[in-house]
Amino acid sequence: MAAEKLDTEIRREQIAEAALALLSSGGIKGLNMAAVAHRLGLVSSAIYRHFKGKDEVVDAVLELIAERLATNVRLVRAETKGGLSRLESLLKRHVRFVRENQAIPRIMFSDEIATGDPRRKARLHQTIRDFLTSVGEIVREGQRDGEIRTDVEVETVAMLFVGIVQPGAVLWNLSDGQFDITRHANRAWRLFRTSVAAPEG
Amino acid sequence: MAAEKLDTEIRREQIAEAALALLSSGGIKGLNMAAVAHRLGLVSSAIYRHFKGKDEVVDAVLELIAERLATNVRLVRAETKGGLSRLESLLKRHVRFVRENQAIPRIMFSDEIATGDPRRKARLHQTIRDFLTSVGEIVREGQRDGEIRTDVEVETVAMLFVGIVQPGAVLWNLSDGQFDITRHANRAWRLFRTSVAAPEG
DNA sequence: TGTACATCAGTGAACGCGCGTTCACTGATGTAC
DNA sequence: TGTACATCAGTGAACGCGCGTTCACTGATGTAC
Repeated sequence: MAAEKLDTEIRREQIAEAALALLSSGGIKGLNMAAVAHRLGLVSSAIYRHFKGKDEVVDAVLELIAERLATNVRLVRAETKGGLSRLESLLKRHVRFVRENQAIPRIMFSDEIATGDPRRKARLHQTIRDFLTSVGEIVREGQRDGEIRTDVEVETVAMLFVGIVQPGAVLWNLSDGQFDITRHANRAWRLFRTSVAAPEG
Repeated sequence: MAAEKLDTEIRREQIAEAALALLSSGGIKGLNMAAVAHRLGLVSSAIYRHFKGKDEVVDAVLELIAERLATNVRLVRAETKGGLSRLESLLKRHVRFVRENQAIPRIMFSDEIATGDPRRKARLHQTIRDFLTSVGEIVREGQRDGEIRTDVEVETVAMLFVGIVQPGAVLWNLSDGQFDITRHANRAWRLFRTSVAAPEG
């Protein structure tokens, strides 16, 4: 009845993915070693062949999220030009990302993750700041090109941008998917756009 | 060594307050019956004289939050006139409220609270919708008075309004209070204001 | 090509801690007479 | 005003479940010779 033996690098990847999926569906409460293992057809003690303990698994999940946030930014930069277009494209990707991983906003506020190890909290903090910084850079470029008003603070714009998605994510989460977050994002984008776009001329 | 005996109505109130305070400081993990009891100089089993179990305590906390959100709206309506002034005033109160109770955003996303009992999830959903509706009413009145643009959806404006605070709350939380959420709120408000205010004339 | 051995991922039983909950008991408070 | 009794908030010991973690063992895979 033993599961297939796989290299520890592969398993580490699989375990992190499984943990993220569990966080998204069942919440932090649903993230236990038995559930993660079961998802991969393993037994809970098998996890310990690849991770020192639960803390390390959680760290791996955070790393996964950080990577994906960075990937979204990179893709948007590659496929689109112009500050406003890039922001719009990033918003779409971000909404999709949050839809696929309800875990993300949950983790941001969670304490199982934020409290406890201060290093982990600092790491998560850094991840979010990196994302905000990336958004800020896009905004700054938009200002240089004359697309975005220069009389607004880059950081504030970046945070308001993130704020488009967050309340929608809460409602979407609580309404079991009833709330149409994509529609909300589209409408909020129009409002956001008019507030940061440089006046014509 | 017995603690003072108090009426169950008083204790229920105290227990809910203590639980909310614990949620704010230690997170959901910090919310255990022993901690709640200890905060009041009681012993964990004493809680069961006033509540059926932990679930009921959590429900009481949610009720407490719902009341306070509603109180903020009521106070703002009483002390200020005009859509934009009311929104600004509500934003200030809301920021203070979130600062004093880091628990609020955390609870919104938490699963200890959102998953499990579907009635609880529905109750929390209703609370948030009520708050958004209240904000929406203020917006609508502002539109009637010509203060706020009429070509934007009331719901979208309300959610964007809530979105001013949320990302700030995350950063404030993760930075251990380093991030200046009040300053952020002020700056974001200026941006928000220009985007929803009706054009001069 | 075949055999012996080392490596290491996976197993299942068991342990122990945290924590929610129960229960018999205590003793203060308020009420009936 | 004083006594007997009912009520009920608070206590502490104990239980039991969930769950992270450990450990001796298994058996497949890859390597040395």
